[in-house]
Amino acid sequence: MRVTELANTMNTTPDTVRYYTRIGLIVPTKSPENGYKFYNKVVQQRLHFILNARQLDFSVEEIREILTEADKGHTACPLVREIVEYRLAETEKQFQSALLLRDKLKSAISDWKKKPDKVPTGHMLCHLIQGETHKINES
Amino acid sequence: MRVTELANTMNTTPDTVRYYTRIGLIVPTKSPENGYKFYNKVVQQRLHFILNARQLDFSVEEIREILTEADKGHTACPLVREIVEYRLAETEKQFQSALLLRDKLKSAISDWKKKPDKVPTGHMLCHLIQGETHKINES
DNA sequence: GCTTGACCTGTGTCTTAGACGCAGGTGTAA
DNA sequence: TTACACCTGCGTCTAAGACACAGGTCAAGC
Repeated sequence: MRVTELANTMNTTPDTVRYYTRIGLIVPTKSPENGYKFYNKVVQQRLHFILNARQLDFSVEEIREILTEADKGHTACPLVREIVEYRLAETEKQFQSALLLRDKLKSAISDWKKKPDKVPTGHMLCHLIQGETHKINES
Repeated sequence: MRVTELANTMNTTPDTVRYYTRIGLIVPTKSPENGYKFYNKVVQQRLHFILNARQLDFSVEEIREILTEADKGHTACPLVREIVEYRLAETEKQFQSALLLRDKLKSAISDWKKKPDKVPTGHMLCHLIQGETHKINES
């Protein structure tokens, strides 16, 4: 399989496959006649694993660690468990900050609905933000 | 004011000030004797605006548009309203995907608690992910 | 055989919003 | 004068690919 065919099969993009190849996560064989990269079945399964892990928001570097461990013949499961717990904590953080941001934006919108537009002056570039977020920070 | 003093005053980092300077969002004067950058009161207010907008997760590029508009003497308020609505929609998306990810991770954790570790074989790098996310995708 | 055009390839560069490193300048105390 | 802390501008690095580009490949048509 060449890069595009593999990408289509795995439901991803050629650029992604090329990227993983470039950083050495997957290693294709190289056709000597035209220099094209060829991917076999084993590589395909490896890519499957990578894509699944990415779906769980594992970083590429984390995935590399897992694969390195597995390549040495060790079980990577404890490492995977550890990473997944960490990822959950990270997600929780993102979650909270998204919530906070949403509230900020919503209150900004509802406050601004009542206010007129103003031409910016030297000391007030946009009174919408200059004023409101100030209030938000104080509260 | 020099870069570090400005940064401290505005409760941000020198690197951030330097960055905004580098991309031309704020323009200091330059001391001819030692080449140090100096920031005046007007620039400080401009930076204040930028930092507030960043707190609302406006991108630097969006902020640049707003400032450009304001610099031309126009009111930037309609633009700001538009951006803030867009940002709210984006935040909602992040929010939802964080939720989804959290569920995936949680179900992964609870499922894996019951499973033993396994040594990776040729066709199964880590059965935890190879199996479970497969199930998740199908459901 | 030749050409056209569609598609494919590898490689290099670009993205965000700063963080970090570094060589050298500045300022103050001894 | 020297020591040392701090400060400066500038260059490079980050994550995870996306995009651009010059050139290669392949089938259809002449």
